[in-house]
Amino acid sequence: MTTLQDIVQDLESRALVTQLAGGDELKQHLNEAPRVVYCGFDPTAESLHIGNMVPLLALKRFQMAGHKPIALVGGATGMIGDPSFKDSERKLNSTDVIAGWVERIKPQLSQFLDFDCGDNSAVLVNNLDWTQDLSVLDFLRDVGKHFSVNSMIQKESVKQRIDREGEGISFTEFSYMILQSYDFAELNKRHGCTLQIGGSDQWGNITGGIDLTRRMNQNQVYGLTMPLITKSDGSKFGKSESGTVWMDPAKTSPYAFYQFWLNTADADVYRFMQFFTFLSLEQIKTIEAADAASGTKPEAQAILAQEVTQLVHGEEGLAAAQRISAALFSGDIASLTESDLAQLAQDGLPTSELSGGSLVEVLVATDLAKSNKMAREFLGNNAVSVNGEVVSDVDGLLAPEAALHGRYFVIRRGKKLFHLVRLAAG
RNA sequence: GGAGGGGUUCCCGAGUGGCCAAAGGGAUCAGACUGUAAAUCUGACGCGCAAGCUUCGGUGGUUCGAAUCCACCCCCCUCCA
Repeated sequence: MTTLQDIVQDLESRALVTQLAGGDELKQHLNEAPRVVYCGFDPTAESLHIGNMVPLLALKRFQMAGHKPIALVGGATGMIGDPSFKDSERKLNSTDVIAGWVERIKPQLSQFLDFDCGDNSAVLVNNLDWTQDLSVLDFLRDVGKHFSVNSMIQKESVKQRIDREGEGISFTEFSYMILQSYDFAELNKRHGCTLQIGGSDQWGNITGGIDLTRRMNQNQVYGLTMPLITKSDGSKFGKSESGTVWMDPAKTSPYAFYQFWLNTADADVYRFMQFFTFLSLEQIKTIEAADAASGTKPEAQAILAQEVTQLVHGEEGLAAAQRISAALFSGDIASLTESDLAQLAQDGLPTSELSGGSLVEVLVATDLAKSNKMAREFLGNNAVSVNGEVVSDVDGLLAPEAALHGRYFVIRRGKKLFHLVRLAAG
């Protein structure tokens, strides 16, 4: 048996614990034997995003500490919609759509965990398996009876939906916490699961599960929540200029993913290393000290971007991201070889095949500008460059004879947005 | 079912017949400064080169003229039953 490490203390030292249900008893519980821990992920989109990474990596941390992780995909709960701290009712997706998302999320949940390492091998479950055949009457009699509406409406997570004027909550969403509570009780019964972890917004749902498990199974189980990731400037974490940062490389390319982390603010970067990497605290402190001493641009962002990109997209994804970044930002675009340029397209730099035209048309066609008007404005602001040369002529053309190697243009708008144009043959 | 309140451009939120493409704030984008940071400053922010065109839940109507008035419809909220 693996030696158990004090996982809670480890998480606390990384500032990854918001609340503990069970406190010292939970620590002891985890330190005296390998335990089974679960975390749920609802299919609310076709891919997980980086906000899901903290609990997902936490499952891995538990596994590395010797415990058995269960990743739960919410095929059932995803059909209901978690109201916790949401300010409005969400519209339901069709069961087909959700089933499709479940299948796409499963491999993402699996990628960090080890499913073949003996006693603490990970398990992947779907809560639809134990809820789809549950009849309404059985559910209401066997599960619902253990919940007091009085206490449910007291939960902070739904309070604003109940108190606040202007928004209500449907019975469907209100029932969500019962379903999730039932998952915990069910996993306790099936797998001996004794700990649920989740984001801090899950506290109400987790404690609901603890209560239900005690009542239904007469077992004491525990909960642990992790902080919601915040940014020092108060803006929402997890969005880049192009929107949500997804884990699916088809939705957010490894290059865009890498760039997202590279752009982390100084005020956040060391903290994010604690949250999103497996670097030890000592390593992180060393990096921070070196950056503070250097007096120049910090190294931390590059290290963070490298670690997280490798974790999510592997060596190849990281290499591609770094190749593109180096080509575009370290200067001399005009000196790129033809195979360099072909590689950029291969590596996932947005690419279009066009047959030339006015700069305004090209900017719109490549989505670098969303209207002709914007395109003109960008040109007028000196915000556009082609193959490294700033162009400001509103009436300018993309001249085929200026193409690199006869067919490539690297067009840049603003500081960090690039697009590769390949001239159509003929 | 009854009474009341509300649906405005990405979000919040002014606007109650012309001066409204629609105040203000936020978000976003660009430029300067930098480190592909932060902070700050400047500018843009429905579409169109322009004339002009299309927007204020939906459909009709009144009017020279409507986001603003009328009718019906849809949706949301609160309270009562």
